[in-house]
Amino acid sequence: MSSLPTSLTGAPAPGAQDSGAITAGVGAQPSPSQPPAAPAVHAVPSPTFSPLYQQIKALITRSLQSGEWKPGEMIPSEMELASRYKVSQGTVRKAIDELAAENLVARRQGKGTFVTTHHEDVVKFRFLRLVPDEGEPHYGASHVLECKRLRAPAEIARLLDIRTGDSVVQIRRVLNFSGESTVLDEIWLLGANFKGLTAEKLTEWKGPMYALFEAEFGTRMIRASEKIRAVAADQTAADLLSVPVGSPLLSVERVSYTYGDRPVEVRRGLYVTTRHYYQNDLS
Amino acid sequence: MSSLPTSLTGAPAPGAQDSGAITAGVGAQPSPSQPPAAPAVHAVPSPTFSPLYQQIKALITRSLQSGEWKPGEMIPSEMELASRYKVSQGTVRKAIDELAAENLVARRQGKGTFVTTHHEDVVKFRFLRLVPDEGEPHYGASHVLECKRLRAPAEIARLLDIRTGDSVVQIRRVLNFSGESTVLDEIWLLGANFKGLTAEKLTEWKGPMYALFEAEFGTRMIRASEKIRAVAADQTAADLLSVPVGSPLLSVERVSYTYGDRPVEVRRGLYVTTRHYYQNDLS
DNA sequence: TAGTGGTCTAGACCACGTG
DNA sequence: ACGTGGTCTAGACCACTAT
Repeated sequence: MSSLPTSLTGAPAPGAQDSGAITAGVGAQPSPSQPPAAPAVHAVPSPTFSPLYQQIKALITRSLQSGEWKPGEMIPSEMELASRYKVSQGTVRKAIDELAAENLVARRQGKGTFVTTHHEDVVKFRFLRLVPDEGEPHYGASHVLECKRLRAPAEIARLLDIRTGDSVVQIRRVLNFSGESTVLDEIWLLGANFKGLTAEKLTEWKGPMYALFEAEFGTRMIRASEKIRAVAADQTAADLLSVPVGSPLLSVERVSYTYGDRPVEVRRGLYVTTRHYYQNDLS
Repeated sequence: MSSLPTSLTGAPAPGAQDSGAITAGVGAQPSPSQPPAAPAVHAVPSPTFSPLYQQIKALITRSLQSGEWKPGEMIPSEMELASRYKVSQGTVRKAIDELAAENLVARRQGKGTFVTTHHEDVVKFRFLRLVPDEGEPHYGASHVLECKRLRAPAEIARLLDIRTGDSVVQIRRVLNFSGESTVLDEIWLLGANFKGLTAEKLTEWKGPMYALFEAEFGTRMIRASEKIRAVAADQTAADLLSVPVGSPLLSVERVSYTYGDRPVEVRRGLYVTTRHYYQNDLS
């Protein structure tokens, strides 16, 4: 509750108006002059300038990241945030609108605004695009083959924006859908963020892996970028997925990012797409 | 344009809210005359509730669809629309916000709001996700193999939401990137929407196919849904793409929709992904 | 009944693009 | 200088949820 934001402005300059303590620059002076309750100042068109609501959004994001409000929890109401940051409710609303659009929070009328979590059904399938030809999408059973700590190879390091040789955790696993081995994953995680992750923990955990990461390691996957190709199964993949060598497989190379667009995971998946397909919507 | 018309609302009263009255309150015509400016008067607006801005959004969409404002053109300013629909500027703004989020229009500060078009670079690559390993994304050279009118097979008809045997246009083509045959497309279009489409027209056209459809046939692709698999090249595909039979290819089955979520195109593509990959972002 | 987000309005000023 | 979208504020009422 370190509220009292007072200013986070860098160089407030007295000037036109005040919208609060933030460094805005724009703004509006509503109506008659308001006796500034707080030493409010306003910025001159600063070289670096961002709309007030963007600054509020950044502040809220920071609190999300720091864990002040945890996944599943409700964040303060718009009114509360407005008074904390000394801006109008409408400005807070616009900030939250964007956060909701990015799926960082979810609004529920009559209840409040909640931090999204990978435990929710809605969120789960944002990162699992493999859909069965028949039946509903679901999470398969995970069989962990391996989970060990090692030094990052050059290419993984590059993707994770770390140095070659830095510590990473490698996981290999097979996903079973309806009794059929369908996905072979090879995963690299930032070593620093996943101290204490073991094959045992992965095996015991029921549910999406990202939910475990979020709950146990405080690392939340926000977005991911995938490169998809068709490849032929090599001997290893063929054995683990029970398909002939040379069978066409979907290769999905994913980099996942957490707050601040920092990459924390690289994942290479091989999907058997005879009874499943990868679903994508262009809009 | 004089605008005035088509009020769908009762008068927005300062003190009392009217949103409910609008949709439900059918008869709540403010009063005087309503010269039906647009062909869509909106007699019994709604069987169900819908926020005012959603109704405005629907009206704007209808004008987009009817061609009142064509791709590339500017739509009336927020103020104009506000006065035309007899709502506040803020309400129009919220309607346009959503249309912009759906990529139906694009706002440009200081200039106006414009109907998006498939001629724009930005839009082009929303529907072309194949990216070269090296170099910038670009549109390849299209080689049309075939373009003929025929009766829809059962499955295509189902996807297009028409009856088996209804008229469709079938196109087959190969896309060349840097001199290499990379994509083999088989396309079915709603016959009713594409009268007069010939192989010649397709061949003469330089640029994205969707831009031709938009300019010549008034059919705009708004969104699409894709199902992606890895498959083995059969003899035909192997010949046309110059790869060995059995090579892994990316199979992309797309259904494209125009206004009102009406399907107008089914497309089956086979991609060679040795020097290209399918790019996708999860968020 | 109280609290939360959702909608709507009204008016002010700012930044951008164009004459 | 003017018009357009962009930001900000303030206050009112509505709809949903929980107590």
